[in-house]
Parts: sequence; C-alpha cells; structure tokens
Amino acid sequence: MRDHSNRSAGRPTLEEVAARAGVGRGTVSRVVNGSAQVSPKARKLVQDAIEDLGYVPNRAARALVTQRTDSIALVVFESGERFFAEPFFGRIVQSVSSVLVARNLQMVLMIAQAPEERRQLEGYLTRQHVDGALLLSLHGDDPLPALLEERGVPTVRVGRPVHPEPVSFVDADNRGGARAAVSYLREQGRRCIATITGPMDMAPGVARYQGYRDVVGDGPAAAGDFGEISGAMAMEWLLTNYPQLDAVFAASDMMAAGALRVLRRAGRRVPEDVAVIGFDDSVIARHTDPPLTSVYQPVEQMGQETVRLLLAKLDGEEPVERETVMPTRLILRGSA
Amino acid sequence: MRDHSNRSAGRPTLEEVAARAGVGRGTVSRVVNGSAQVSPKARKLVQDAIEDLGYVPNRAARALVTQRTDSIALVVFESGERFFAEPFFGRIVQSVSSVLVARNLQMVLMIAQAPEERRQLEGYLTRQHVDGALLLSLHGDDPLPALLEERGVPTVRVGRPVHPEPVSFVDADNRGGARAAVSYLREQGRRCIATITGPMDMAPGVARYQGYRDVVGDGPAAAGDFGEISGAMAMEWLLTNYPQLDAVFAASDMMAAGALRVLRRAGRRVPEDVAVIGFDDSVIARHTDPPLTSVYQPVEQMGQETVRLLLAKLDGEEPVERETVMPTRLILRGSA
DNA sequence: TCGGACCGCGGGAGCGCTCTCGGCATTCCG
DNA sequence: CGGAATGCCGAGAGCGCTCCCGCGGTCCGA
Repeated sequence: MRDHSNRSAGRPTLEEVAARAGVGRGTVSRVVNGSAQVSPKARKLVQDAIEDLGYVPNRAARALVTQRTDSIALVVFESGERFFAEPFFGRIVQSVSSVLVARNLQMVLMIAQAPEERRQLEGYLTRQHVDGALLLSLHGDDPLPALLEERGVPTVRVGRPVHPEPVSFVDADNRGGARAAVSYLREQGRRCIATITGPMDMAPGVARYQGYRDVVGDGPAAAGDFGEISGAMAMEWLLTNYPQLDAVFAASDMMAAGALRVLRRAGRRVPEDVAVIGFDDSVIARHTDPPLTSVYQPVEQMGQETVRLLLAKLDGEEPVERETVMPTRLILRGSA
Repeated sequence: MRDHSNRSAGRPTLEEVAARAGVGRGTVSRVVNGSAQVSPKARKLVQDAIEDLGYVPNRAARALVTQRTDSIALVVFESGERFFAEPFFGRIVQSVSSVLVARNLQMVLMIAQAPEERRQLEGYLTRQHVDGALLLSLHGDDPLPALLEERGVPTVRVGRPVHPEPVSFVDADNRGGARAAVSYLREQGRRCIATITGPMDMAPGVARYQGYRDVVGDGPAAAGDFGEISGAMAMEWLLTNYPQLDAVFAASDMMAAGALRVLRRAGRRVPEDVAVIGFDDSVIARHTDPPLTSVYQPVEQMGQETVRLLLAKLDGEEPVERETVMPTRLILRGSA
C-alpha cells in the first residue's frame, strides 16, 4: 500500500491491478483465488501489482456474484446475566473464533435476549447474510434450527436438543459426567445423596438429572435454574426436608456455590458432614471455600468440533447430520 | 414468505418486488430505505409485495454501491485465558451488541491473540470490510488505532491509551476508583497499606497504581498481571518483606483472590488482621471467603457509550475525538 | 392562460467481482 | 506435416442494489 497513482482516492480495484500488471481481469482473479491455470510469469506480474497497489478484494462484490458471504453467525440465546456469569460462553466463542479466523471467515456474534431481538434475528439469518449458523444455548423446543434448515442455512448446534431433531449437534456427555460425579459420592460412602437440578427446559439440565437418577434412583431433588441464588434456595429446601443428607450433586458450579453458602450458614461442614460436587469446572470452582469438586467438559474442543461440522456441511454439500458427544471428567477438589 | 412464484429458486430480488407491485425499481428502493418521496398508494403496494414475496434486501449488492458494509468490528486483544476468566469482556460484548442490533448493524467479533492472527486482522480492518472498529484491551503503545484512523476506519477504544493519542476512548475512572478504595482503607485506620499492581504496559494497571500512590505515596507495591497466580505470588513477597502490613489494595479481583488464599495460609485473618480490596466487582468477588470489597465500574454503560461515540463518528462525519470517563464506585463486602 | 416550481416516479448506469466461453499459441500424436 | 488436444488468457455478461437524471402531472402565482 504505497503507490496510489490511480484516479480514485479509494482502494484499487481488480481492474486497476490488471491494467498495472498488463493482463486481463480474469487473470488477476485467477491469481487472487489461487487457480492453477496461470503461467508463472503472469502470476508474478500480478502479485507484484497487487503488492504495489495494496490491493484488497472487495468482499461485497465477490459476495454478490458468488452468493457466499464468508461469514458465519454465532447465535447465543441467553439473558445478559448468564452470558456474563458463565465462562462457558467465552470459551466457546474463543475457540470458534480461532477456527474461523484460520479459514478466513468472519464471525458475526448475535445475542438474542429480548423477544424483539429474537424476531429481528430470525429475519436476519438468511443465506443473504450468512453462510451458516452456530446455535448456542437454545431453550426448550426452539423452532429456529428447523426453520433455518428449511431456509437452506446450514446449522449446527452446541448442546443436544431436548427432543430429537434432524440438526447436527455437538454436546458434552452431561449424563455420563453426572453419573460419574454421583457414583464417586456413593463410593466415598455417602448414604443420602441429593441433587439440585438445572432448568428442565434445557437439555443439560435434563441430562445431568438423568445421570443422577441413573445412580440414585430415588434421592431427593430440588429444582434450580443454574444460577447461584436458585442453588441457595434449593439447598435450604433440601436441608429442611432432608436434614439427614450427606452429599449434594449440583448441576452447575454456580448453584453449588450457593449451596455451599447455605450449608456453611447451617453449620454443616464441607466435606466432612456434606460433600458437594458441581458441574462445569468454571473459575469460581477454584474460589469457593472449600474449592469445589466439579465435572469438567472440554469446552474448547466442543467449540472447534462444532465449527468443523459446520464447515464440512458448507464445503461438502453433504446433508449428513451428525451427533458428536465429548467426554467429561471429574475434577477432584476439597468439597468432596 | 409464502408465495415463491418466481422463476429463481433463490430469494426474490428488488426487481421482482417491483414487478409484482407494478412499480419501478426506484420506488421499491425508496420504500425499503424509508424515503419520504413515495405516495401512500405506491408505498402500500410495495409493502404488500414485499410481504407476499418475503423480500429481504441483499446486503452485498447494497454494500457494493453504498460503500458501506453495515458491520462493526469489535476487536479484543487478549489471550484466551483472560478472555475466559474476565466477565468484563462478556459484559462489554453484550452491551455493545444490544446497541448495534437496535441500529441494524452486525457485530463482527475478532479475537487477536497469536501474532499471525494479529497480522491477519490488520489486513482485514479496512473500509472494504467494516464501517468502524471498537478496540478492546489494547496493550502498550499499540500502533493499530493510529493505523486505522489513517486508513479512514473510524475507531473508538475502550480504555485510555497509555500515552495520549488522537483517538476517541471511553474509560472507567480507574485512578479515582483506586483512590477511593485506598482512602477507605486509611479511614478505617489501616496504617500500612500495600498494593498489588496490574501490568504496567496497560493503562488500567498504571491508573490504578497512580490512584494508590495518590493516597499512600510511599507504600509497598508488588507487581502482578491481573491474574490470580500473580496475585498470590505478589502477596507472598509482600508478607515476607512487609510483615507489618494491615491492608492490601489489589488492582483486580483475581489478584485479590490469590492474595486472600495466601493470607489465609499464612494465618492472617481477613479483615481483622489484614483488609483486602479488589477491583472490577466481578462475580468471583462474591465467592471468595470473606466476600471481597471491590471497586465497581459501569461496564454496560461503558460499552453503550463506546458504540454511541462510534456511531456519531460514522453518521456525522465529524472527526471530533472525544474522551469519556465514567465514575466507579466502591462496593463494600466482608474483606475490608 | 401560461410558465415554472415541485412532487412522484421509472429506468439507465454502474458499483467490483466471478464465471464462462471462445480464441490464440503451443504441443503432441498419428 | 496436418489436425486435435491442451494451456493460458481476455473480455462480455451479469450478480442486486442505489443513485441520479429527466419526464409527466399538479398546483400556484402572475
């Protein structure tokens, strides 16, 4: 970008590059797009001209003719509050970003909280605007994935749908992770293991609850919403109704943290009197007192895998829907 | 979007809408863009046709002629680790997003960590691709803001530059916040107040340190990098060299959390023996033991204000550079 | 009654690119 | 040595939109 010896003040066009290199537009286009049908001599000429002029292809013009936008939407259906609080999202965003950057695709982040935003988003998610969409943190039986698929917008979601759906997804083994956590409690000799569940309109909530049930079958359960307050309230309820409990499996670290607070206030020692295990292995797990034993999920790998699935769809045009479930791992700390 | 009675399988074009409404292309364009120069009758006709056909304007075609992309880059210069850990980013992203959505602009999130990503990003940030850029968490004297400004890409940064620069920015009153925290410690009768600083190549690190100096002048200081580990290490060093200290001001909550751990291990009671104050008022501040007194900054307002500044630049074409500093507030909890 | 201002509108031009097709060299084979 | 195959290239067409020019009609003041 040094020699701006062209009439227009703006950036140079392909045509100008061609003129400078003494070749036709087609040849420049071929070079830019890495076609093999160019002689070494012409290629060199063009590359020099591009270098001299500081040419950058115009995305809009390209998109107009190729019908591809080279951008991918990452859609998060989440209230502001949770989006702040959960490192999970940050990590997903980060890992998705790194893969997309490597492929020269731009990541358009869309956060849908309010209903109007949701509506606007639906109008936006078109092949006109994005080549594909990554859906994060869907609630209940959201019709959006189906709608997008119908519109021909390739879609992959993070997290298993509550009810089976013909859309690819990547998920952590929530059920297995919960099972491992609760089994561990049992192996430690805990007799009365309770659970604090997540919201039942979200797949992780359901799956973690099922994992718990796989092991205990009939233990006491209280419902939460993944948030801290709800964890505290659930814990209070559990203590009142099942004072004999000696272990708690919470479906999120936030709820576990809330439970920890209540337990301490009630004079129960953790882990001596009551063992506690959370889920997510988030930062706060390392900052509670005692540090929280928690179920780790490979968030970064999940993010990367999700993008890979989507890109495969875009490239291959293969309408194969796939399900990928990644293993979880119990991280032992002081609370259990 | 029901009647697809046109030849092409794809989405309807402006031309098709015009044909259906029995008007010219120009009129449809005027309606779509909200021009006043349209008779109510024609407008109705066009609106109905748009409705029937499910017409959505083609962004690429529009961009090609208007030379605007209707998208804004949000650039985060941060290693993966910090991006995960700090809710700050999530909150900024969220608040920025909400403003942009309302204006029908798309937010392109770019995370630059690795040097190659950084290089690629520089190539990307052109008027060809984005209308403007929001810069987050810049380190040292990054030349990027100046480069962008020179290229004609309107830019606003979050966080004051280390050295004065002719680029608009929005920042929290880091210095004032630090001053308030340290003054509070002094008012509580603390005699020997130490500080754990952030990295000195980042403006918040410097400003919070200055705020501390404004009050104490000659107190003991140890350097950290905003991360927890560094906080713990700094605390160890301080305890060794200044065992008489009875208060610590840490420039981030993470570092304060690390310090808390070390203090407990050293047998110091908080806040009885040593008072601790952090900065950011992040989630973890509520989960340490004891809960952390911390300096709150209005992150959401900062995000919104930043976008507003940028949009003003875009609209007004006024090359006015502005500095906005938002107030901070001390949130009292158990640790001080 | 007539000229001009003004409003609403249609349609040509052109944004910068890719795709495709045909043409010219060059090479290779029979 | 002729014709076909091959490699490389130039340029026309067209993607869907906005911008702008100019036309016809209406309304008003002279």
